[in-house]
Order: sequence, then structure tokens, then C-alpha cells
Amino acid sequence: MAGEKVTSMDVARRAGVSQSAVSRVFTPGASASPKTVAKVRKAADELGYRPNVLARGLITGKTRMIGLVVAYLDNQFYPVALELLSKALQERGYHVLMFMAGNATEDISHIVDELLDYQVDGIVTASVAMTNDLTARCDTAGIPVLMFNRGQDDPRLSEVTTDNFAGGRQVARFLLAGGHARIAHIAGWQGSSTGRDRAAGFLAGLADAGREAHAVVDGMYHRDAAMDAARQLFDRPDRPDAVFVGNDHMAFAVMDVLRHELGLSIPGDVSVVGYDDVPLAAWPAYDLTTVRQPVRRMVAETVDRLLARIETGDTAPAKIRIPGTLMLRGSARIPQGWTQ
Amino acid sequence: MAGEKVTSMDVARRAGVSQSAVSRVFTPGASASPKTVAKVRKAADELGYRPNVLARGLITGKTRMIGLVVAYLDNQFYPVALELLSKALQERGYHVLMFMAGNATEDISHIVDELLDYQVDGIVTASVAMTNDLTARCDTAGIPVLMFNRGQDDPRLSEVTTDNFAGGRQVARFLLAGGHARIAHIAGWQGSSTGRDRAAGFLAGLADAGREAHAVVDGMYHRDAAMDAARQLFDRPDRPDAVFVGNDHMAFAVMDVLRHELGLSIPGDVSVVGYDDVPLAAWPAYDLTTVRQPVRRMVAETVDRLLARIETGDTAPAKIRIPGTLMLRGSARIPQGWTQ
DNA sequence: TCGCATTTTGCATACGCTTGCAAAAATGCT
DNA sequence: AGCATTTTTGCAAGCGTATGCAAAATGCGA
Repeated sequence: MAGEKVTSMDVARRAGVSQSAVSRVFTPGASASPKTVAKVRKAADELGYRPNVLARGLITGKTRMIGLVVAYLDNQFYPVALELLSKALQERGYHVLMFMAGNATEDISHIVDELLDYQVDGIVTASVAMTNDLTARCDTAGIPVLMFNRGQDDPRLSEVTTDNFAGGRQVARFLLAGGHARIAHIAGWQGSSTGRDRAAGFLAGLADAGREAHAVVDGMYHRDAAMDAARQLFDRPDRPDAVFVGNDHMAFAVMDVLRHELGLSIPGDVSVVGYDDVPLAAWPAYDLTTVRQPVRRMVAETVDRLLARIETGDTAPAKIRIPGTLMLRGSARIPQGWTQ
Repeated sequence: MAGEKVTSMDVARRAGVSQSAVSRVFTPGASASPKTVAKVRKAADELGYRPNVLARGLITGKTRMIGLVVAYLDNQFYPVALELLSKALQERGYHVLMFMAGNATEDISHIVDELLDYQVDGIVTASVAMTNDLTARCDTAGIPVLMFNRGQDDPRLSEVTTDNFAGGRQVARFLLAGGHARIAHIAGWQGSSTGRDRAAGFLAGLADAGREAHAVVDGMYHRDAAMDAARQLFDRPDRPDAVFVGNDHMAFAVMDVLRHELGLSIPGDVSVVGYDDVPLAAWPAYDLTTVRQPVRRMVAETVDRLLARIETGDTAPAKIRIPGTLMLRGSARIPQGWTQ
């Protein structure tokens, strides 16, 4: 616990140059003669000097920190995304400052305050909704916001999602082709764009064939709610013979109920399809047919867009929609000769 | 994108007081008359002023940021811990700055540099090993380090773990009481203290009864490695009838192999016991008997100790060891009349 | 060698805030 | 009311760095 901070001034003295010379050596764009660079580098190494990012940030107005707002991490999709996001930002010299949010708006408002306090250069929200009011606050503060895996109507907002409507529709086509008679939907939270879009696409896909959903229930993206929904839908004579569940996290819950509470076989009695393709979906215990969201690409887009706005001031908000693909596995009957 | 920063100076002018008065109103310990407080608060609200945490940090030397170093998030234990940690710190006015690390030492060294650049007030490492050299660097910089769920011999290091040795031993007793004949261990990474301690405790527990492990293999805390280990151990005539797996993440992999590749029944043919008790362990698809690590308590301890060192300078390193408890579920035969 | 264009360098200031110090205001006491 | 004490206030210095500006150093061609 020595606590001895070594500053650019210390390095300057030891190298026999001015403090500004030291600063220039550590500032990418600046000019310094080879001789000075050498002297400064040497002195800096000997003293173990590294520039103070915060002091630098005070002047440049850039902290190289990105605020990430997340509501929960129990859905495996988010830790995976977080890991990739954090790594990608790290490679480009940024770091993630975490903010856990409840879903209450008031809570989020509080968090936006804190984000601004820390002078983050940009904000990524995941599994969280921003109100227009909050977006405005960030806007006037000049901080770009990007919504990851969630959309919002406000055209000033940037977002990166998969094409949830198309994904839902494709699931409908797939289940119809499989010859299912009673097709139900345990939907994602209808307060979220993903939940609504997937449901709408799914219903549209059924409608394309002149069909309707046997039942639609909101599973709230919660394991418990999804289990309740499954019980409600399946514990009766006219139970569905196929169900599209709004994300994998809920789909696992539904499968657990079907198999272990109701003794149904998958896909014998019921076909189950999810959304996300989290790693667990590929494990044989679930072997879940699901729509893959290409997380790597989503993260790459997120980083590119956000940093473009930060670094080049490229200010146009973007709504980026990446296609998803249906992963065929064992939890749903595969139609004869089915090709995507 | 207005970018209009409002500073304490702006507030001061509007409230008709000095800049220092504004500062005092926003500094917990400082003194200001009720009248001034009122004027300043009013002006601040009207302008939407909030103190700049970074500028404050430059003076106080405290950034209210805790660096978190993690190697991977695919083992569910870590996202859960991260969520709790982040929330707990948030409640006490701190925030988590994320650093993803590969396991290479050189990589970690790089990360320590960056941690120091950001002037974090403290560091938590999880699923990552620090070398003594790195610890020293943080020490001289006056930044307390706390290892979460990983120990190290260096007495200067603080750590929070469960009693892995005791946990391993209890599993041994449990499996012995269950009358198993050939008890194997797919161990956690032997480069980590948790991996070693659990294995050692387990072997000690067997030895207590004059028994030996039927086989011990290192599963590296990796899904793929654990699957290979399972194949190697079980795809032969004298296969084990019980296996203790070094953590839940690997245990799921092992169960998948046993059931879906080798067609074995659990616990009919083989009893499986894990370590951690991640949420997934309680889902009926796995229903895994496992040693619970009380994450909430671990996190609470972590936060308490770390902030104590930061805020009160309480400098004594601590090795905190919390007891775990065996959660009885369906993946392992339960001995008649077994009580913990 | 000298003059000119170009780099490199140091000085000084600023970023937004906290805090020691001394002056000013408020308070309590006789 | 008058004085001693306490509280509140403003001033100014500083935290560690970046950067515009002018002065010094360098390079180049003739």
C-alpha cells in the first residue's frame, strides 16, 4: 500500500524535458522527435508511468468507457453478449461500465443519472426499455445510445436487432409444414419490441396459410411465468401439438413442464421451438430447435455503430436488422424435405 | 447532440454563491447553511446539474469504480455472481468496470495495466489467477485486490471462497454412504485452488474410509474437456458407478454424455454430484445433486471486505471461507436415513 | 555558409472539482 | 449590548493531463 502516484511531471523531470513533451509522447497524434521519445519512454519505463485516463478524460471529454445497462443475466443470451461486447470494446481501447437495472422506469431514470455522472462516451442498453424522455437527456448530453436486441419507435434511437418479425414468420411456416394441427405461442414480454415482433411475425405466418394460433399467452420472458403458461395451455384435453416460445430461456422452462410435470414427449406429443440459440439449446438435454440470433454479428454492429458515432461524430441513428436462421434440432418434428 | 455541459460554476452563478459553496452542497461531509443549500439545490435542478465523478476523482483519488476481471461467462455461476456483485456495489455507490481476460499471464498483466490506468478503487478477480508479481503492482499502487472464488498462497492476498476441501470431503462421505463401489472424480482445473481443494477434500474423504478413487481426471472446467473425460472414464466395462464432477458446468456436460451418448441412466447406473448449485442444477432436466456455494453471502463478504479496505483503510488481508451445503436432488442415489 | 520553411519544444492555461485557510456571518453567553 | 465561539463562506491552489501559441531547433537548397 504505497500509494505513490507517478505523474507525467515526474517523468518529465527524470527525462529532462517538459511535461508537455511527455504528454505528447503518449498522445497518438502528437509530434515529438525520436530523441525525446526515447528519453521519455526510458524514464517512463523506469518509473512505471502510465497516463491517468481520467485526467486525460477531463480535458478531452472522452473517458473511453461505455455504459452498459442490463436488467438480468439469467437468460444466457445476455452473458454471452456481454462477454463478446466487452472483448470487442477492449480491443478498441474501450471498457464496459456495468449498470444493473430493474425494469421500473424510475429505476432506469436513476441509472441514466449515474451514467451521466461517470461521463461515459456511449451507452448500450440490453433487455431494457428507454423512455423517450431519458433518450432526450442523453441526447442533450451528447451521449449516443444504442439499444441492443430491443427496438423502439423513436427514430432518434439507434438499435441492433435481428429481424424478429421474419423469424417468427419462419417458425410459423416451419410448424405448418410439419403438419401440426394446434399451434400455440408462449410469447415474449409484450412490453418489448422483440416480444411483439416475434409474435406478430408468427401470427402473420399462420395467417399466410389461413390459419390462426390455437392460443397465445404472454410468458413475460420469465421462467416462472413461462411454466405457468405451459401448464395452463397443456394441462387439458385439447392441448396444442406445437408451441413457439418467445425465447430459449422460456422454452427450457416449457420443456421442463411438458416432460417432467405432464409426461409429454418432445417432439412426439409436442413440437417446441425457441428463439435465440443460446449455447444450452444445443446441449442434448434440450436439443432445442430455435431461431439463431447471430450474437457475434450483432455485437460487431453494435460496436461499429456506437464507436462511429463517438469517434467520427457520425450522427445518423441507425436501425440495424440482422437476419436470423432457424436451427433444426430434435425438439420439433422436421417436415419432409424441408429446406429453410 | 447538444453537448452542453453544466458545471458547478454555472450553478454557482445562477444561485448567486461561490463555486465552492456548490461543491459543499454536493459533498456529504461538508457544511453549508440551510439557505445556501436551498438556493443551490434549486439552481442545480433547474440547470440539470450533476457533479462530474471523474473531476471529483481526480482530487479525492477515489473513482468509485471497481475493476472486475473475469475470464469467461459461460459457466452460469459467474453471470449470477456478476449480477449480484454489480447490484451490491451499486447500492453502495460504486460501479463495476469490466475486464475480460484470457487465462494467459501475459494477458492478465496487460489488464492490470489498464486497471491502473482507470484508477479503479479496488479490483475483484473471478475465475482468474493473479501472479505475485501482479499483486505487487496493485499493492504499490495502493489498490486492494480481492479474489472471488479462487485462492492463492500469497498471504498478502484477500480471497473469498467456500470451504472447498470440506465440500469435497462431504461429497465423498455422501457417495460412500450411498454404497457406491467405484467412485471417480472429474476434477476442476488443477491449476486453480478450487480445483485442487475440492479434489483433495474428496480424496481425503475417501481415505477416511480406507478407500481410493477409482479414477481421477482433470476436466479443466471446460465443457469439452469434461465430455472427453466422461467418455474416457465410462466407455468401458469397469466404469464407475458414481462420479464427483468439479463444478456444475462440467457436470451437465458429463450427464449429457452419460445419458445421450452412452445410454446410461442417472442415478440408476451412475450417481453424479456437482459443485456450485447454479440455477440450472435445480431444473428438472438435470436435477443435479451438488454442493451449494452461497453466492449471495460470498458477494456480500466480497463487497464488505473490499469497501472496508478502500474506505477505512482497513488493510489486513483476509482469507474468508464460507461453508457450502450439499443439495440433495435426483442425480445421485440418496443413502437411507442420510442427514447432512 | 546563410536564409527560409518545417518540426519540435516549453510555457501557460484549461478541464471540473475539492479543500485548507482566513475572513465574514451567525450564535451564545454574561 | 458586547464579546468570545462557532459556523458558514469565498478565495485560491491544486489534482494529472492536453493543447494553442510563440520561441527555439532543425533541415534543406543554393
